[in-house]
Amino acid sequence: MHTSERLPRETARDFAFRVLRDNIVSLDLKPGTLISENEIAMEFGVSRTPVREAIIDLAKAGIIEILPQRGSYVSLIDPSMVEESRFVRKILDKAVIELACEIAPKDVIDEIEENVHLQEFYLEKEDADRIYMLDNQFHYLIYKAAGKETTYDMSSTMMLHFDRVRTLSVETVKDLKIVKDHREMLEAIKAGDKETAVFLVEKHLGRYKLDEAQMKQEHPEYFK
Amino acid sequence: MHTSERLPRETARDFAFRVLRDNIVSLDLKPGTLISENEIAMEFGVSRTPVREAIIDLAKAGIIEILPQRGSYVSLIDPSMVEESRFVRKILDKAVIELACEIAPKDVIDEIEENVHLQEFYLEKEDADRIYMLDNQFHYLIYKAAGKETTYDMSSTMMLHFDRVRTLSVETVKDLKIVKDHREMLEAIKAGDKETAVFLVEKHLGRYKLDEAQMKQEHPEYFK
DNA sequence: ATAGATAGACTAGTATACAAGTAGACCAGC
DNA sequence: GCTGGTCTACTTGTATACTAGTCTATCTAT
Repeated sequence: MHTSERLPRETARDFAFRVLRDNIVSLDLKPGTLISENEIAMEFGVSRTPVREAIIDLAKAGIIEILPQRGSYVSLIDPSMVEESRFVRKILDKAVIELACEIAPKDVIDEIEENVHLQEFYLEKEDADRIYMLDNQFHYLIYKAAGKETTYDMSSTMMLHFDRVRTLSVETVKDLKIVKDHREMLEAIKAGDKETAVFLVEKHLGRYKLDEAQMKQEHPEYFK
Repeated sequence: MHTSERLPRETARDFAFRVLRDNIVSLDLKPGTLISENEIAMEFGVSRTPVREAIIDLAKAGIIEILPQRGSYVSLIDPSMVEESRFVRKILDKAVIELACEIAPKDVIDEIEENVHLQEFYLEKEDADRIYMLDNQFHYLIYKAAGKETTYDMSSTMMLHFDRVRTLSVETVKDLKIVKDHREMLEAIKAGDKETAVFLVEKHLGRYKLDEAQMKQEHPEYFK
């Protein structure tokens, strides 16, 4: 497992949650892996309590399964959950970008502008990690532009299922097309062009071609 | 606070979560109330740990605010959160009922049928609590009919904001119109009539006229 | 009288101890 | 060889102890 430094005012619980989540989404912790509260606590240098609280959160999100008195496991990838999270994301993204076209305030548009600019910058440098971060931030900013930050937060836990298979996807975030989509969405929002914006979201999400059959063939042990 | 019995195989944490949530949504625990982990633990007959875990969950949902080393409070009603949860609900409900029109399996339709029948039954008896439960279950069943149970679960935490002001609303769940809406939605699903179904959802959610100004006047101390 | 220091009683965050239950290794008896 | 019981070493669930920070009331010094 790839650990990390504890941030300045980060509580032990938030720290444990963040590191565990990142490792699960990035597949450093493989689906089906047994995780021990004690072991993780030792590894992270904190006690069981905050680790346990983090694990409970992740279990509520459905990417960890807790079996009382037996153990906790990283959930196997459940295609129906992936599909469902994608369903929610598509619905919400479309509604939110439509709203953003109407009411996006100038300062948030500026933020998005900077974000897309950086994506283009790091695309040249082929810095995949950086772009992955910027990609996530981009989507957050769209929600912010529509005044629906909480909606983003709520849905983000469910999106972990989707994020995890994105990691498996052949279509990487480094792809030129992805960044181009973002640029076009930004322009649509600035122009207040709802129809185009919604169309772009649809197209964009369609890009993450999640070839379930192929993924299952390559990593049968990851799937339910 | 109105407590309750611990269910058969319910963990202390789930028990604490359920009772706290119900008391907050029903406004038995008034917005702004200071809640003490120790006090609640004593009252519920469990230790601080499960109570604390429940409180953290509710804080993540945004209906409790934790101020480290100071105290935890039942959040004041935040109109923007109410609006946002309503926004999400409307969007999801419409998409889900549309899907239900397409793929609702026979057995789930039967369940909905029974549910609506019971609503009509208890409407005569004016059993508001029963109908409130059935109302919630009805909406869950629509999601189930569309195969989106997890989506329901995920959104339900956010809906707590909406549910809480529903308690304040003059328009009660006992209203004949509400039950009639449900009956009509069921018929639309059975007929596979998407347009009507979506229209009904829109109309239905519009019924919970949340007259913010009036509520604020009656209970100014509840609002942010 | 007033401003500041201080002590105590709270809080949540974290650590640790204990309880209850599971799974698997091991061994006895057949 | 196989079956069944038992013991051990784990697991999570819960309880309790400790840490560190905040607020308030009181007391002191000016």
